[in-house]
Amino acid sequence: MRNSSKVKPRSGCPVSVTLDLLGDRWSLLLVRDMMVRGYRTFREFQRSGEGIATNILADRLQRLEAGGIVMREAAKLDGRSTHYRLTPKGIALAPVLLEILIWGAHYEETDAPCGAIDAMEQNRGAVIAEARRRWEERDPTPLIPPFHSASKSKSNFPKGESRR
Amino acid sequence: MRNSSKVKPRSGCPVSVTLDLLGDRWSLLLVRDMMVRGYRTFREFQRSGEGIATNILADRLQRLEAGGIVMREAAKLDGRSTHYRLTPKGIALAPVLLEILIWGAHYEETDAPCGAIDAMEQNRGAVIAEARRRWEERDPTPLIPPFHSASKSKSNFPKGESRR
DNA sequence: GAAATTCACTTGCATTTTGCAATCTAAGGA
DNA sequence: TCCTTAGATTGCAAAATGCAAGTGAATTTC
Repeated sequence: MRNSSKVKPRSGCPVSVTLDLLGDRWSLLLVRDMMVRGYRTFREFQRSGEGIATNILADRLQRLEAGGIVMREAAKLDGRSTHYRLTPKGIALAPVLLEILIWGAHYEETDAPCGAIDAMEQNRGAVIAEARRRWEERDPTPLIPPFHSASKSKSNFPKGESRR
Repeated sequence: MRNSSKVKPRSGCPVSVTLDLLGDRWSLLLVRDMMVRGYRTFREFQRSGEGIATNILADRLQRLEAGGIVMREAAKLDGRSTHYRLTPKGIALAPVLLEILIWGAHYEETDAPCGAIDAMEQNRGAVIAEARRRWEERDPTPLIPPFHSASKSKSNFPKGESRR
């Protein structure tokens, strides 16, 4: 294997350990693609709009798999295609991703529509429950469509019920 | 400046934008050090136990400052020393860090005592409020002491009151 | 008040990780 | 059969990282 770094000599702090696994510019983006957009294949990740190189993509998928965050299964309908899917450990990243989303939308310039973000902030529990539901039912409908500068992007989760 | 990378050509997704700023192995660790451990000086970060190189540390502090997450102020008592402090934007990362901490403690092998993590999980709002209080009052007492394999590490936040 | 120490960096250099384009293999389709 | 598609791997240049050493200003020690 050419890439896939070796372990770093760091502390046992959960934050530190987590960053060893996910602390780079791509890994959490792939988790987002799977969790929020319903992407499953190499191709979909590749065309995700962020411009990841194929060697890096292959490496990250491998690392996520090695880290127990992602599992691969052969696609039934097409022998060439592999489906990547979050594991229970992977879907448990939903709260992390949601907080990142909320923070980013608040403090950075993004294409996210404020209304949708506010709604998610008010209904964290519902957003996470809906993400988990889609994962359980293998529902590939995007929870949140990709943000385009011009999109109306209606988000797709039910209202009501507060966090946890 | 030798380091401090240029902007990447990526999407306007809040997650993506956030990862451009914080998506590396060190940045969030420094935020953790400031928020949770009360560290303020270059030396403290350096001896934080994770073994960051001084050039990388200098670069990350600079980037965090450029990103509006950290501010620097001259230490009153010692003209050599600079104090780094989170900005409002920086302290707003508390929920992100907390979710990472909880996730890591659940799914990775860490030195975090399960009891303390469970307590934080049940009292997210209190943990975040306490972190914010310490920040406002410039109270450098660690909210959570560094995890050593052998430590009893009592965490330091009050119980009661649920999230938000 | 001279020398030693501390703090916050910076520099040089080797190693690792990225990014990019091209290529490869196996499966499917025409 | 030949062509296309999915999922990679390879080579190479560029950038980021890790490491040891050095710098200069402010403080402490003698």
